[in-house]
Parts: sequence; structure tokens; C-alpha cells
Amino acid sequence: MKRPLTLTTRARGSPVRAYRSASASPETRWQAPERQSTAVSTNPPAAGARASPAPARHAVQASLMSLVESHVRSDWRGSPSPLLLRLGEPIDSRLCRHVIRGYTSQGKHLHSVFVFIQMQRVGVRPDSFTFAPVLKSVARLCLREMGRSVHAYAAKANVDGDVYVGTSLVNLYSGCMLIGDAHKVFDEMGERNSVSWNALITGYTHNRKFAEALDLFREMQADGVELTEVTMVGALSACAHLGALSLGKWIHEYIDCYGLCLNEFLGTALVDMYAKCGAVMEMEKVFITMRAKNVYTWNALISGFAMNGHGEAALQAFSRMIMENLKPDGVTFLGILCACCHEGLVDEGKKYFRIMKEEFGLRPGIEHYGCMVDLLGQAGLFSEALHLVQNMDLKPDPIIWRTLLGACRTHRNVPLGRYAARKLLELEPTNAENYVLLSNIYAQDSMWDEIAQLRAVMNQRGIAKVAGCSSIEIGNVVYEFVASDCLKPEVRDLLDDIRKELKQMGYAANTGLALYDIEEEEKESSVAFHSEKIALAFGLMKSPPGSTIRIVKNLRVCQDCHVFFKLVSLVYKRKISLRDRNQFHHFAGGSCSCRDHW
DNA sequence: ATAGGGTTAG
Repeated sequence: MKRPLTLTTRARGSPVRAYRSASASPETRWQAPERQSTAVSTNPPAAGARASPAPARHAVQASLMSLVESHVRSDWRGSPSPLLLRLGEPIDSRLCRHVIRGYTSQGKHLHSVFVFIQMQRVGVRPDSFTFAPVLKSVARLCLREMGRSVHAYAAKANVDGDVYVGTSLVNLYSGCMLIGDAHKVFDEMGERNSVSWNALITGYTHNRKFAEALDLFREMQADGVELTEVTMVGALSACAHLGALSLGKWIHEYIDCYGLCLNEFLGTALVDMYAKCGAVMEMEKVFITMRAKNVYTWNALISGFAMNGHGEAALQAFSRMIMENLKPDGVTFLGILCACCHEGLVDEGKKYFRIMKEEFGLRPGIEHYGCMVDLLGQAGLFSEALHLVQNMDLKPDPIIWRTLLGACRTHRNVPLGRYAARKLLELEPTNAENYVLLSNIYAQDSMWDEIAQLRAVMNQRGIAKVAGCSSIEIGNVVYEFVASDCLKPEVRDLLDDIRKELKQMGYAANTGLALYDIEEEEKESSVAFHSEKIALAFGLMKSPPGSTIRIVKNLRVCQDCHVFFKLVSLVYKRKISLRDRNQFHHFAGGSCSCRDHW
């Protein structure tokens, strides 16, 4: 320990405080798919083990036997196993506990749950050493109702006060996307430790409630609970998603000061945090100092380069990874294809798409096809893109069609845009973004009738646009702006001044992308106060001269804002980094790292 | 003995 470092000194203005609400958080991009909670399933995992309402003791023994035997055959290839050795003994709680723990630790979660159910049936009472692993398995399987009933059973057995069982319950509910229940369990726990806190914090990050996760992180620190590597992994993940660079840096400093172990998990979380905060230099620095690296670490680095517009660096990292004998996986190639996309490297992209299959034996998923469609589409190779969509061995998902639609917008391809939009709206009729994209295509060609029709359909279906929302971090406080916000007069005035100044440089508001056919002047004001412009004006006002202005936006940046930002970076001699829904835009000296490709 | 962790298209 070199010197004390506390978070409480910064509590007042800490980033999480400034978040108004989680739902308005400027972050929708790095989304994990919603985990589906399965209905309760008490079906046995192996044939011949189907449970009758009240099976005789020997029948259960036989089911266990067949389960274990099938395991021996499929997994252990005949080598003796601890599970098998115990089978001669009568069924008691010791045997069951042993079997359940074995299954859970091997990831055989259904087996674990099954044995637990059988225990209940024969009346063998589980103890806290049985509840913890079985709860873990139930959590992994997302069995909501099953989880609730195991919880009730644990309460009945009077083991729910156990810190291990309690922590398992927190993990269970957050794994089932029931974070409110997880928090309730946590609040009611008589005994808590660092692990319980970690379970709740990572629970919040897995449930995409990042600001709340950071609130808890602060609370944990204020309570004097030890912050471990696992705590930091969860907190860093929340920082990454929110773009909370200063808190991320604070955590990095804490790790150094307190000598936390920069293992694969923590190092990867740090690399990813810097990547998603647009701090590419820091990302590389961390990566270089790491001693233990695995494929996750390399993937975070590669996709970090890609999303920040350093496509060449991503490709170089890939070669180094291969030279160091690491096996790339599907995520690696996703980063690589994404890098090719952002760089417009069509032939390279095709090459990697091919070698991924031929040299590495990886089957491309829908997300890899998505990258290829984007790559071809943004390069204007529409027939190739369409051919790929129509001939891939996976059913095109809404994202595929939306990608194609986006390419049609870039290249003003109305006919194909109509087609893609029709396919898209069949699959996903309630997503406002789809209508906005199509209307943008129409607007470029002044097709106001079509836009009016589209608008009528939207109204009829009750679809509202997602509000644009941008955030900016200044002095450890994250400020959020929504496009429809009532502006503070000084921000509005500054924005007016900037626009006047930029107009002298030849800037004309690009109103073609406004959704509605409205008066020219109104259109200008609707794009004039996009949330990122407000955040930019605020940043120019409040941040120290010469410092980089970092903004995070929940949607893709519009063309007008993109031009506006480029000019501001030139006229005001400021570096600006804008994280949009898809990628970073690093503006400096009048140009953008995305090279106007997005 | 039992609990908590990182990367992933547009």
C-alpha cells in the first residue's frame, strides 16, 4: 500500500450522482441480449430417470446410477470418478450434496437441479452446503420459478440466513433478471461480506443498471468493505458502459496503490473500460503491462482498436495474437471484421471472413454476416451485399436488414432501401429507429409524401422516437442532456454564437435528415439542438481549455452534428471524442477518425 | 467444504 486512496473524498461530485435516471442513461449500444427466463423445468436431464410423484428409494438410486453412468460414458471416458465410487452407499444428504456439487462445478446444471428435486422427493433434507451450489445451477439455467421455490425451501430449512446461501440467492435473482429481488435479499441478509457486495454489484451491471452499480460501489467503499479484484471488475464494466472515464481512472489508480492483482479478468476489464471511454493510449498501456493475457484480453484490445477507428492497429494486434499462439474465436473475428468495416477494407474483410472458416474452423454467426453486409453495403457493393443476405445459411435478423437499410441511406439507394425496409418492418414493426432510417432516405430525395405516409403509420401504431440523449463528464460529474431539454439561456446563446461563427466558415445546417416535413427554419432548429450539440456547447463552456471533450450519445450521430463537430474541432482547436451508438468519432483539426464512414 | 469476475455486428 503506497498511499491511502478513498472514494469518499469525491463522493459529492462523483459521476453516478449526476445521473438523473437510469432509463435516460445515454447508453444503449453495448447490449447483451435479454436473457430469457425459462419456465420451471423439473424434467430430468437423462433418459430413464423420469420421476414419478413418489418414487421408491431404490428407484431414485437407480436414476442416480443411470445419470452417473451416462456421465462416465460421455464425459469421463471410462476413468473412475468420485461420483461413481460413492454409488454403493445409501442415499443420504452427504452423498446428494457431493453429487450436486460435482455436477454444478462441471457445469452440468440440469443434472444438479435434478438430483436436488429427487432429494426433496425422497425426503432427504439439504443443508446450506447443498443449497449454494444448486442455487448456482438454477441461476445459470435462469429458472425463475424454480429459484423462488428453492428460496422458499431454504427459508423453511432455516438456512437462508447463511451468508453463502444469501449470496447465492442474490446471484440467482440477478441472473434471472430480477435485480429488485436480488437487492431485497441483500438488504435482508443478516451477514454480508465482500463477496455478497460483489454479487449485487455485478448483478446490477448484468442487468444493465450501470449507474446503480456505481452507486452501490460507492456505498460499499463508504461502508469500509474490502474492495477486491472482483469488485473492480464489476465497477469497471459499469464505467465502460457509461463512458465514466474519471471513475475508471480512479479505479485504475486504486488497483496500483493497493496492489490488486492485474489478472486476466481485471486486466481485461481495464482494457475494455479504456477502450469504451475512447482512451486508446491508456488501453494499450494497460495491455502492455499485463502479464497474464488470454483470448478475452486480446478480444477486448482488438475490438477496442476497431471501435476507435484504429483498424490497422486491430489487424496488427490480430497478427501478434496469432504469433503468440493464441487461438482466435468468434469474438476475435467480430472485432476484426468490424475493423475492416470502419476502415472500408473490403478485400481484407472478405479474406478474414474466409480464413475464419477455412483456417480456424469457426462457423460465422449472424453477427459476422452482419459485419459483412455492412462492409459491402457501406462500400456501395449492393448486389454482393444482397446476395450474401439472401444466400446465407442463417435467417436474416432485423439487424441485418437495418444494416442494409443504413447502407442504402449512405448511398441514397431508394429502391433497395424500400425493399430492406419492408423486410425489416415485417420482422420488427415497433422499432422507431427503422422508420427514422427509412424516412431519412426519403428526406434526402425530398420525398415528403412518403414521409407523411410513414409518419401516419407510426402514429397509427403508436410508435414514438427514442429521445436523443448525450452525456458529458466534467470534473467527475456526468451531465446528461436530452434533445428536448429546456435549454439554459447561456447554453442556447453559446450554441447560437458557435453556429454563427461556423456559418462564416461555410457551414449550412443539414436538415435533410429531419424526420418531418416542416418549415426550413424549424428544421434547422430541430437539428440545432440535438443533444450532442448541447453537450458540446456545455463542454466548451465548462471544461479547461485544451482538454479533450468527451461525449457519449445513445443514438447514432446525425450528419449535421458530424459536420458541426468537425468544424468546432477546427475553429476552437479542441479535440472532441464522441461515442455514438456504434463507434467512436475522434474529432481533431476539422476531421474525424471515422473518415466520414459510419 | 458451500458464494462473486472480463470480450461480442449495427
